[in-house]
Amino acid sequence: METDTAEQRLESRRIQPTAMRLRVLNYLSERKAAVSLADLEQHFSNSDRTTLYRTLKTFQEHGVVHQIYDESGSTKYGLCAENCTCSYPDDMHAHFYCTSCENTFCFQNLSIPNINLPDAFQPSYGNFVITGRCPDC
Amino acid sequence: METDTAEQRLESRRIQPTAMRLRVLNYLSERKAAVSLADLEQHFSNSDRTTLYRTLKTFQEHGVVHQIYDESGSTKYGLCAENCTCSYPDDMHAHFYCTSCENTFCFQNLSIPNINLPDAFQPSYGNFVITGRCPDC
DNA sequence: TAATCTTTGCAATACGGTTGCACGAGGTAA
DNA sequence: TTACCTCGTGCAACCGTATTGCAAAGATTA
Repeated sequence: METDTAEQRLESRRIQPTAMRLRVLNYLSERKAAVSLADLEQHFSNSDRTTLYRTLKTFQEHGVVHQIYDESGSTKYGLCAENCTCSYPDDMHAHFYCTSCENTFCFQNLSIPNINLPDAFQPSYGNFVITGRCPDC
Repeated sequence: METDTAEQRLESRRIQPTAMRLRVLNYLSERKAAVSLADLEQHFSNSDRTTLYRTLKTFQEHGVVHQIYDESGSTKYGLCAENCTCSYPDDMHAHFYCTSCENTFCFQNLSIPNINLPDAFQPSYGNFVITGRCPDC
């Protein structure tokens, strides 16, 4: 069952699976695109903005979602792969931001190439967003 | 002369080389790291926030600077190469954001690899920021 | 049940980004 | 020179996202 999977997922990341968190997590997995706080606000209109904000923050701190910085001005959150560590250069993939529909998509299978950084730069995270127009627009 | 070069640069991009713009452009070329609006505000403390904002915007619209979206929450602006077109996959390079000193560096010579996007995605711009710790921190 | 910890909701605030409007400098035509 | 006109700059106000403090509600444990 979907709910059950979501519950396990949160527990494996040491997050109390409250009703709110499960609903947010399920919403994240249903959506094809990454979500912003505003998206959540709109979808869960009877819940409070702060709660949703902190839910995302908790998810991010525990590696359930990763943050994406695109041109939209608001941070997007994408669901991580099952056993993602959210670290560069492993577990990092490319994203696409469509300027028309303003959706940001995760390409989980397009991993970020390992750039040859100058010496002494110690990478930990990567944000790769290609901007343009998606097939639907 | 430096000023002269800056002047030519603006003119070649069809921007009136006002005193303010020249000063901002020179500041951009002096700095090793990309700048935010707040940086400019601090450096040109007797100039108005709006003027600096519009200066950056003008520069960006005319291909003098490119925008970088990192974890800092504020957009950074990096000086473009001489005849940059600011388009993906050409003329796009990697950046490094240091979480300690909060500087964002351009790696002009580390161009973004051409990712094999799924069909029908039409790319136009790319934002690639690796986060971590820089040599000085 | 009482004590405690966590989650949620409400209110207020900080801050980056953005716009409208007015002033002023510089250039152009009568 | 005067009368425009354009464009850059400055001031003030505003919007939206992100964030924090505090109190109420809910869950957990002794």
